[in-house]
Amino acid sequence: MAKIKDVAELAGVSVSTVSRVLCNGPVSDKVRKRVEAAMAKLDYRPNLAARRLRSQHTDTIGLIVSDIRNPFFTAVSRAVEDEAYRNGMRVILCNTDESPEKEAMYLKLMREERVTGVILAPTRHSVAALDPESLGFPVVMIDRTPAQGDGDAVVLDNRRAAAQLVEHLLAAGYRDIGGLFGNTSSTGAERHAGFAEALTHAGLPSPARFVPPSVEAAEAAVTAWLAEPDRPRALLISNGIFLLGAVRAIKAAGLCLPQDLALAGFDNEVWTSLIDPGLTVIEQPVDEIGRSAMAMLLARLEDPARSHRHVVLQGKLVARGSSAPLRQR
Amino acid sequence: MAKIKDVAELAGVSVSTVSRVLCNGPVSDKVRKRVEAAMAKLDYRPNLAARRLRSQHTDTIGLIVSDIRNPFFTAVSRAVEDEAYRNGMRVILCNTDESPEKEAMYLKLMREERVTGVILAPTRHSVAALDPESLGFPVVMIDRTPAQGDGDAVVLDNRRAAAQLVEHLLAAGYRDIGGLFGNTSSTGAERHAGFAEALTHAGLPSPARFVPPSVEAAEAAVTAWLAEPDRPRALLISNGIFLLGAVRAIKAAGLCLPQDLALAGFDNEVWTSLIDPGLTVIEQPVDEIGRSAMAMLLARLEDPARSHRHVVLQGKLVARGSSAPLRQR
DNA sequence: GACCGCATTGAAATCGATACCAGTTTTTGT
DNA sequence: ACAAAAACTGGTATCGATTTCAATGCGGTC
Repeated sequence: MAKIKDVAELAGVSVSTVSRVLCNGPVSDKVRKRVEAAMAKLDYRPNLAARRLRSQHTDTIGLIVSDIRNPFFTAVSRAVEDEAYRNGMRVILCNTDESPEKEAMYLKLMREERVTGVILAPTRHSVAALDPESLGFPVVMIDRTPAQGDGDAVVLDNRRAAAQLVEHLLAAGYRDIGGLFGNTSSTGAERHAGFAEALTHAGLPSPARFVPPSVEAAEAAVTAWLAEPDRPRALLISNGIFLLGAVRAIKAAGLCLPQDLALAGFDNEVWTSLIDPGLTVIEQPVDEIGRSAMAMLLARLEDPARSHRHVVLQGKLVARGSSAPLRQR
Repeated sequence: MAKIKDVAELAGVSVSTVSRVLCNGPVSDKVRKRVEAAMAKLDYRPNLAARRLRSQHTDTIGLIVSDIRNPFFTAVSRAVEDEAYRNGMRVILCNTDESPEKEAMYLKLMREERVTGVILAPTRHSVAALDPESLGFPVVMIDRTPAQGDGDAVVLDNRRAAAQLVEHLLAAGYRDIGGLFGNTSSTGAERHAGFAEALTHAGLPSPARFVPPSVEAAEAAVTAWLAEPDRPRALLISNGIFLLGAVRAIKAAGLCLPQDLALAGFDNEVWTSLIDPGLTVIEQPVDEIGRSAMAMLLARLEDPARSHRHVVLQGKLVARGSSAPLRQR
């Protein structure tokens, strides 16, 4: 593949001049045209590795999530990538599967890549232990965040959202409300907090169960729970993955929504509106989360000294049939 | 950030020796330990840009798809990434949105990155015009492929799969079968071919419509079609995105599956089993597609001279209630 | 006509690693 | 114990670009 020296020779100029053409430096029109002709003729493309080495900026950001197949992260990723490419940056995507080891490995990789910055959905482990300062690049956390509130982050108002769901269920007349939460992320803990708070405030118990982040785990937990004699009358499900497992369990148990059981959860995935009678969910502003995270990262790069901030976005309650008001009998 | 020279000085050896430690070259245990201690002390991480420039291999592959939010591509991407990282390679992900311009831009970018190879779901435009030889890196196509069969590719047996769905519908007693296909990919064309062939073979007409690749377009097309007096009695839908639009249109029209309309489509997305009465679909072996594509790329890199090949995978018919046998009346 | 300033251009250093070659030490064989 | 082979180590060129600094040419001014 042609390199800058070949272009320079063909155009009869020095490599410096070709470089200037590349970077819109000061070059006379006549020379610029000659150089551009030579570049076209050789089908020249600059070598990004060389450019990055010399210029010391990689224009690359890392995006570390638990699993791109989780539609929430899929949507966020797409928004991040669009925003990144729009700003002339590239994205390296990594899936941790909630494993702290994988996460640590990918963070190391990020250092080797000399990334400009990282957008990270931290595992529960790292959210506590991670020192963003020591990493050598700025980090914006998404979805999950350390409680004490340092560092940059874009998150949902998880407590409020969970409380909103509880209030919605209470208003619909339900009293025995159970909650299913993830045991690996701070998100699950926060949603549980909002859930428990709202029920306690109403003078009700707040039975909760915690499971690892997989459809199967959620399905098994809900199946077991529904088989118990004093099973809840309504369930709050902490994310879209669990929701899928919950619906499977409910179908398998032959229960009807909402007559036998009310259901409300997180993540407005496409199918939640399609299954009868429609699932009540909190919709997260996924595009906005991705865009904000990227914007935040760019702002931090612009001004490394600016104070850390948390952007807390509100979810939107989408009420559907699965939480229809309890009929009096 | 520390560089190799710093490590060398701290360890009291030459940079060459440090480099050898890095690359598992021949180094005495004593020196290796000293160097490793120095690396640990300095928290040294090699600069990948420098390494790539010098070694002339980037260990990076490009993955170019239309939209990562399409669950088919999500799943394939994840498989590709896992396989790539397992082989010490990195992945650059790009979304073309079926735009030939974006695709061309990303292919240019791939050249600048000096990628080792590319896995590409080509737009209809490039599937015809693309000359993989001229790109400077090997390409494995997925999902879509040029008809004439040159180049490496991993695809579904689309004709057969579509024919299978048609045969399934015929066996269930349906006769007026319509098909909805994408107008931007070769996949749509092939599935249409299989669809038309199977119906023609049965002596039946094969009414088909073609739409751009979006949920909205599919929804609008199906809504319009269902409003016509001689609307089909069964629909074959060419992919998971369209299937979503179709289900929305059917629900909006107040039609019941399968009494009012039978439905069969592609892509066994999670929700297809959840909505009543379950959607009949062709399941694509998404993990296998991703893994095979990566394996194929690695094999091609190993032996650039080996003959091109197409891996054609069979889909699996998953029969559900949406295509239940037509009751006699 | 000498001098200054501006706009261009080129030469050479540099980014941080690896590759190659040569030199030195250690091991092995007899 | 000596020669030959093997193992290890260091110096330097190099990858392909950008960056810095110096040189050149040209026009205008006094």
